[in-house]
Amino acid sequence: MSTIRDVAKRAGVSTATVSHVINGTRAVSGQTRLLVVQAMKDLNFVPSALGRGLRTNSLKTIGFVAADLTNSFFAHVFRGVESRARESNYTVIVSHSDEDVGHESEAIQNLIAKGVDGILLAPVRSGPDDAEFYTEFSVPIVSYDRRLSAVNIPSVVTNSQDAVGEAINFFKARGHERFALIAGKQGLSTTLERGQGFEQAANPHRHWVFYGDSRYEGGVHAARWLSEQPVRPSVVLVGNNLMAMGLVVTLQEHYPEILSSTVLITIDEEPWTSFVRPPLSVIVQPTHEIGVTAADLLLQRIHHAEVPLLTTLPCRFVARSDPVTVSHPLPDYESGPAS
Amino acid sequence: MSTIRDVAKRAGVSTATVSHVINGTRAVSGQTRLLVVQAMKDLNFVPSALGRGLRTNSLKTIGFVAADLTNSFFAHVFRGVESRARESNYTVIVSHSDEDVGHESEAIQNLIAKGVDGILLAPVRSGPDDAEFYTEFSVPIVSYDRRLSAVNIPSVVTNSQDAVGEAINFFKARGHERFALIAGKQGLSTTLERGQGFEQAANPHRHWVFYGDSRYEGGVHAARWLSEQPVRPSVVLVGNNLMAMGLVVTLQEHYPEILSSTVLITIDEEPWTSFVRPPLSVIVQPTHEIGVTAADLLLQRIHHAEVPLLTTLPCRFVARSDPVTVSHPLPDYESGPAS
DNA sequence: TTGTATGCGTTATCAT
DNA sequence: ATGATAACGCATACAA
Repeated sequence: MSTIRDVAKRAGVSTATVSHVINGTRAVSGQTRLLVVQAMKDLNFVPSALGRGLRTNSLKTIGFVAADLTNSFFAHVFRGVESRARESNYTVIVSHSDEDVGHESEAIQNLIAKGVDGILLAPVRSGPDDAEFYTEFSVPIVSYDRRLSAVNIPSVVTNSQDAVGEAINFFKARGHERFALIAGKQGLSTTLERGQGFEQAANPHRHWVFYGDSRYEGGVHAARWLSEQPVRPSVVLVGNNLMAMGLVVTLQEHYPEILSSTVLITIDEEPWTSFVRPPLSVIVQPTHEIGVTAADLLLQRIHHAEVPLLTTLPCRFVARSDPVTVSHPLPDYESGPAS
Repeated sequence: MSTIRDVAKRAGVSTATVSHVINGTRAVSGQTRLLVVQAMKDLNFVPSALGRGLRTNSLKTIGFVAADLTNSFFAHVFRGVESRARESNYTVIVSHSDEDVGHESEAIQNLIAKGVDGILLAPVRSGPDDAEFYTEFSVPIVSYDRRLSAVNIPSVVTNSQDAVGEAINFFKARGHERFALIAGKQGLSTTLERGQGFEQAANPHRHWVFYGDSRYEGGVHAARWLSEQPVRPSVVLVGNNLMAMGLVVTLQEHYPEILSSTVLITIDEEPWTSFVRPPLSVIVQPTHEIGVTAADLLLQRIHHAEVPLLTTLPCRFVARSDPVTVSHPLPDYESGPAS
């Protein structure tokens, strides 16, 4: 690897001139510019981001901490992040929190030590009191998926609360009267908001809430819980796709009659939701756009621009099947949005 | 952010001593060590990876280039990579190639400019002549998923060739006599090897090969192609999970009778493969282990250790259903390995 | 056991 | 329009 000094020597100019040619940061005569460019070509010169980073205190790198990239929600968000970052010549370091506060702290520390210019995270702590934890770091932070009510931490979320209400109302209008929510990990803002959206829409009808943990096992437990109810809900909304999978697998194996007689709704589209019989209805979040938007806000904050504290992106509700009301004929709504 | 100099001043020692305390790189009296540690605590000091990186020419960062992290194969490999990397205090920058040679080159260049210590990639060019392309870079490279026959580029692959043979033989033993392969993108070593494994096992029976593109659309086309055959295979092996999805969706929608009368085998486990009816048989690759192993090899190479040029990890074949031979009773093989 | 001083590759200030 | 040089934060060779 050749350095800026090698280039300068070969072009017969000073390192300052080479630097200015590279960055277009002051006037350089066409003559010398040509010399420099040629020398860079000859030496196959690539400026070292390290040297630059040390000097400018910016590595043009951002940190992305996901709960688990294996979860397609995070994978899609990440693609959005990466594409937006690349547009501005930023690269992305990825870490996992696995929904663990310890892991999350560690990840943030490591990222900062690596000199990232900013951090995107789905905060594991998103309770009303936890926000300040995230305000003490020396780099800008933007929260995605979960809302954080801290003065200087912008959040990018979806209106899943409304979408949950919309989904419940959709089936209410079709005559359903018993609803259940399999809620996610307590403490997450999404869990709270989706719970509120559910309560509001399900009232005054009979309804249940089962608290899962946002993991596959939560769905397994929910299935057993469901099977034990003397009177069962006819519509079950599951708070995330991992729990939905646990639920469906368990129902399929042990309680197929529940599976076939219950309307299941989940959040976030995945291939299997339409492959299982009956297919699940889905609240589709704009995952890629979440990533793009969050990255965009972070880059703006890095460049000291003002950004909105809360950005809310719209969901889309896709109704797929309704085994209960199927007895009286219905308009086809296999694959379209509900409203 | 405080620097090593701030710490030195506060502890009343030299920066050298502080540095040595941090890295344990020479003897320090318990007395002064305590002073330094306390000062670091007080100042909330975190050593800058930038400064260190510039000095040691190592940022403790590796690059991971995936075709598409949204594909769960790559997501799982990445988890393996990240966990191994973190063990050694390395962080990972992620880029996408999207199976495009231009994107891949760009990604490699960017990573090197960012000062990564090494790169993990699933090479888009893995033909016999392309290997040397990857040998010209200034940092160690390790290839995963696809084999590269270059002297200094180790590869981590699976024995999917054998696994393909095993799968075909499994159904051959059950009386099947017509086999098809939906092959992946041409030029990839995996496509080549799986093709060979298929040919070998399918002979001397009647067999077909359809060349897809490793993408969803390839599966859609394969479905049409399948429907147009006057005589159809009773066993179809699909070369990757994206094509399998395209195939299944299209069959389900337009040719359900083909879906229900054909044994489908795919590579890489995904939730939907067991949710679709009939469920797919699967060649399961040890994705996480691929990541761990590749990262391990790369770290070794970074530290100038000798590593094997080719590491082959074993697949597991999971047979799930066989609608054709179901007429005569069979031992249950729902979820176990085949051999 | 500890300190001094140099250099990694770059940008930016101050001269010229 | 261009050059000389200090500084960024750290590790390390050399001195003491």
